[in-house]
Amino acid sequence: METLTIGELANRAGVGVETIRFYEREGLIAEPKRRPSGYRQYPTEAVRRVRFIRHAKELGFTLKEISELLSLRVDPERTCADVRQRARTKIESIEAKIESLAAMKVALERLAASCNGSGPTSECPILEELDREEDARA
Amino acid sequence: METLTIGELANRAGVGVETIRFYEREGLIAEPKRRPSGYRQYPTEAVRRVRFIRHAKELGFTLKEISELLSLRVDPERTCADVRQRARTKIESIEAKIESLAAMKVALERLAASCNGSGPTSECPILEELDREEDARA
DNA sequence: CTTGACTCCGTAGTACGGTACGGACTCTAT
DNA sequence: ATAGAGTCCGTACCGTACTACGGAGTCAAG
Repeated sequence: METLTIGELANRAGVGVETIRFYEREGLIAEPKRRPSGYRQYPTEAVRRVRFIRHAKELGFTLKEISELLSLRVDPERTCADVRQRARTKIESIEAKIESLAAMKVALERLAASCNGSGPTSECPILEELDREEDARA
Repeated sequence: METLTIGELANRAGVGVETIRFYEREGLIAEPKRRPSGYRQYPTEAVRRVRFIRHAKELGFTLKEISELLSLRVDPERTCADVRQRARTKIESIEAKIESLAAMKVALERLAASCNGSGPTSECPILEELDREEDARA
């Protein structure tokens, strides 16, 4: 099976070599096999994992949350109900993110549209869209 | 018109007092009027602005990006085309985020569903869903 | 008119997520 | 055989986004 050096992995995944070593230290990627020289040997699937980490980070997940996401799987050690439960929780937080983003998008589209209209509009139209929840608090 | 102290603002927006001062220093919120004593006096709309910042951060925007979002408006100083252009760019990055999140959601739903099935499934099903773009690079 | 909570300011420290350095070793190509 | 690029490791440093501290002044309730 084809294997990659740390540099090849870093390149394909779009991060630096040092970042790979950092993720390894943090437990986000498994310690790979080594050649006799000590060089790390990665399977090609590792590229996926690193890319996933990168994407998830861009979406506002912390490395801790990402490692929780990555460790979610059907696993004889954990009950089905547990896996379901954890997945549900993550799905909900993802849905909330999607909704906030959709609201921002609407606000920006409204802004772009209002442009052709008349004079200066609201002070900052993007603010108009994003409250709703938690107005109860306070 | 009702005004708020920095503590009231922080409370209603769900952040700490020091965070408000920090955002002021960073130019994310305007310097407010002061009482003769020097105490800051905020209009109630400030709550919205701070909440927006908080939400946007949770969605993976940096403070720099957030300040760009906040300064987008129909403004006699800027041409209509410019505003449109900038809004378009932001909309695109938001759409990309939404798509990644939707893919993650699908992956997690598949995971939760596969649970009832038979034995352990793929090593890490969430990875199956999230590539597509950029496979060209490398 | 005091007392306790709040605010002022500047500066220092923290947590997270990398990023750089440097001296030694290894690999590949010529 | 050797040069040049890549890798090893530990440790130190960096930018971002807060968070805490401390000493002085302010405010509102009793």
